Amino acid sequence: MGEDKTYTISDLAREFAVTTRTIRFYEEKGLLSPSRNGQHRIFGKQDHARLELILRGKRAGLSLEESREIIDMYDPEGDNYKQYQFLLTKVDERQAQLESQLEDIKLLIKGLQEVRERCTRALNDIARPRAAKQ
Amino acid sequence: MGEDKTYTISDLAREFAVTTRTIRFYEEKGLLSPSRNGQHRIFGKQDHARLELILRGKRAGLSLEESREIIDMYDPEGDNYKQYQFLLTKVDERQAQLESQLEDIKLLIKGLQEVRERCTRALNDIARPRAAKQ
DNA sequence: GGGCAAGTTTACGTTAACGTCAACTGGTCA
DNA sequence: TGACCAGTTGACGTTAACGTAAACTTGCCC
Repeated sequence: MGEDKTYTISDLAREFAVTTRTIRFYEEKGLLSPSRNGQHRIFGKQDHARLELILRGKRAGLSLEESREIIDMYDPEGDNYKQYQFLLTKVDERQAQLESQLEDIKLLIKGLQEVRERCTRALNDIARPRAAKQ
Repeated sequence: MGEDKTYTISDLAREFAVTTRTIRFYEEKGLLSPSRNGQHRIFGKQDHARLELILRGKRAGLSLEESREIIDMYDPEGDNYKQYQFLLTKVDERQAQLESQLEDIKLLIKGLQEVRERCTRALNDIARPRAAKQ
């Protein structure tokens, strides 16, 4: 039951397709905090989860700082009323921002779909011109 | 009818809340191409539209290069069959990427909603503790 | 025990996307 | 005419997010 799965740095690098340099960099920035066996890093389940979130944030276009802010919401430090109250407003802010970003992406997709339509129409016109030469 | 609206650099800067430096930088990178009156820049409707797309792309987390690629799809240069064929596959690629990005954002939002629930539950527990001291 | 792979630290390099001067050029308005 | 804009070019500075290279340690295999 105490079999907490661990990972080496190259385990994680392979699984998430990043370089070991990247992982060390994330640690340097305080985004990951592996324990040590001698001088070798040992990553646990939490680091695994955090890395996943970081990369998801990256794909979503967030900076590391923004990702960190979100990730830190997952394991809050204090446990008093004000803390949670504050965290709630933070969550709301982030969520609002993400949703507006989501709208922007939807608009971009919509725009591309119009381009696509104009494009296929143009292809049709080439295939069978609307106004034949008579 | 020929009243093509134009903008000065600070018109655009104001409207889109960016600095003039940013706009010049975008021109330098070939994303905008204003005409000139002497040495002063004159921006037209197309530049206006392009700037809007650039900033939308930015908010969506795209790099300038990625935005440029998308924007360039709006006014294709060639007009032959292969061009459109190629453009169509490009559009598809971009769209797929944007949609996966959209999924990542949805996941982030979902995650935050869980945090929110844990958070409000914790707040409730503080207000009226589940296990009273007996 | 010699070499090899995997890991470590330190340090400098790089790219994107601007910010921040500095020095100059026209207009215009009192 | 002189002062004050808005605008221009040019150059260097800055931050984020790693890449890359060098020099070293450690465990393991033959």
